[in-house]
Amino acid sequence: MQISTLHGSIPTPTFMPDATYGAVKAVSFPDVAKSGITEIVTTTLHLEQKLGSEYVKKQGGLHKFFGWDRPILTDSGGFQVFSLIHRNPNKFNKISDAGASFLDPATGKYSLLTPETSMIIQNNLGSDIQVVLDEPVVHDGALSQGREAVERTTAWAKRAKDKFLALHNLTSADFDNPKVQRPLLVAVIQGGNNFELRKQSADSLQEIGFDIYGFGGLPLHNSKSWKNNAPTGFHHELLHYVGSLVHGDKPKYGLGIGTPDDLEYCIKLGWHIFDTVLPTRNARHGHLYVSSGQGDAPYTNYDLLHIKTQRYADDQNPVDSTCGCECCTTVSRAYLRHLIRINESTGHRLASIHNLRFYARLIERFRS
RNA sequence: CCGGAGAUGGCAGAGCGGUCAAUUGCACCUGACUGUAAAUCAGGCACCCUCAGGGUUACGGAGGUUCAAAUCCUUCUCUCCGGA
Repeated sequence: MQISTLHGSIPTPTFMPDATYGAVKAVSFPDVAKSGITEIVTTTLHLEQKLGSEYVKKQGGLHKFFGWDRPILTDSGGFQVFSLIHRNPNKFNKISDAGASFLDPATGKYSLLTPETSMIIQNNLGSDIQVVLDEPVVHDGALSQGREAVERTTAWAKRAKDKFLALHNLTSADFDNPKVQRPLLVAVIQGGNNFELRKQSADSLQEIGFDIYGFGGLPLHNSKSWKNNAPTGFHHELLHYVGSLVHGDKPKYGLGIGTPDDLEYCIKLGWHIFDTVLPTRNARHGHLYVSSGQGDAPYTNYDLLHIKTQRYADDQNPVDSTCGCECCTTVSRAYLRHLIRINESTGHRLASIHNLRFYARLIERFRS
C-alpha cells in the first residue's frame, strides 16, 4: 500500500519515530533520513507549549522549520494530556466534554485542549497527517468509564472533523474526493480491553469517515498498565480484532506500537503505520536491538543487547555485524559502551542511529 | 622541634556511647522502559548461611574503660595547618 500525502507517498508498512518536542532525541533529521526512516511524528501539545503553533506558522511551517521535506504526522496531544492528568491528579487536571484541561507542570499555566484547538494547532503546524483528539482509557477502569471515553472520543472526532473541514474550506464531498489535496485525518479507536467497546468505537468513527484509523489506548504510564496484567496474547488478540473492524483498504495505525516483536506481529495482521519511543529511548538507556544471536537477551525475532554491562568491556565487535549503520561501521561495542556510560551525547546519537536503523530494516523486510 | 587539627567502606563525606554493617553524593553492578513531561526510574553494592532471619569480621595500628565503643582514655604510625 502507498499512502499519498502532501509531502510524498508513504510505502507501508512504515515506522515513524517520535520527535515529540520537534526533535528525534539525540539525532539530527539527516541522521534519521540516513537510517532509512522516511516519516516522523511530532506532538501538537508539546510544540504548542514550547513554541506556539503561530510561531511555527510564521517560520514557514514544520517542514521548513525542521528542514524535513518528507511526511510529518502530528499527534493530537490527547495521549500526552491524559498521561499528564493521570500522573498529577488535581482539580485543574480533568477531562470534560469540552476537552482536556490541565496545568502545565513547567509553568503552572492553565490550558484547555479541545478537539477544535487541536485541529487549529495542527493546521498551523502544517502537518501531513493529523490526529483528532481522543480520550485514552485506563484499561482496568470501570466499564461505564470506558463507555464514556468511547462516546466522548466519537463526539470529539466529529467536532474535530467539522473543524478540519472549516479550516480547509471543504465540504464533506470534498473530503471524500481523492482529487482534493489536503492533509490526512486519523481517528483513534478506543475501548480499552473491551471488545464490544472497541467495535462500538470503530463503527461510530467509520460512520463519520476518516482517512486512517488508529489503535489507541495502550500502553499508559500507570502501575496498572495493561502489559502488567494481561498476557501479550490478549493484546495481540485485541489488535487482531480491532484490525478486522476497519473496512476497506483504509490504512491502520498502531499508536505507540511497539517492540520489534509487536511490530512484526501487527504487520502480519495488516497494520500499516507504527510509532514508538522505544528505539530512541532505549538507545539512550543503552538497550540496543540486534539480530538474533548477537545480544544477551533473546526475544522471538531479535535480541536485546545491554551495552552498558560489563560483558562488553572488551568486545571489539560492532553492535550488530549484519547492520551497516554509522554506529556498526565506525565503533566497537567496547567504545560505544564507554560513550553511553559517560553519558556522552555522541554515544546517544550512535546508539539511536543504530536502533532506528534496526526498526527501518525490520519494516523494509515487509515492503514489497 | 613546638602548637593545633585530623585519620570512617572504591572516592568524597556524615555520624561522636547503644536504634550503626554505618546517612548522603559520586563511582560500580543488574534490571525496566511501547501515541517520550524518561540522557529517566527501580533494585543491589563487607563476608558467610537457603529467603524471613541469623552469624562473622569491620570505622589507621595496638592496648584499655564500659553490660555496650566508629564514638571515651592511653599509646604508636601517618597526614594537614600555623610557629621556630
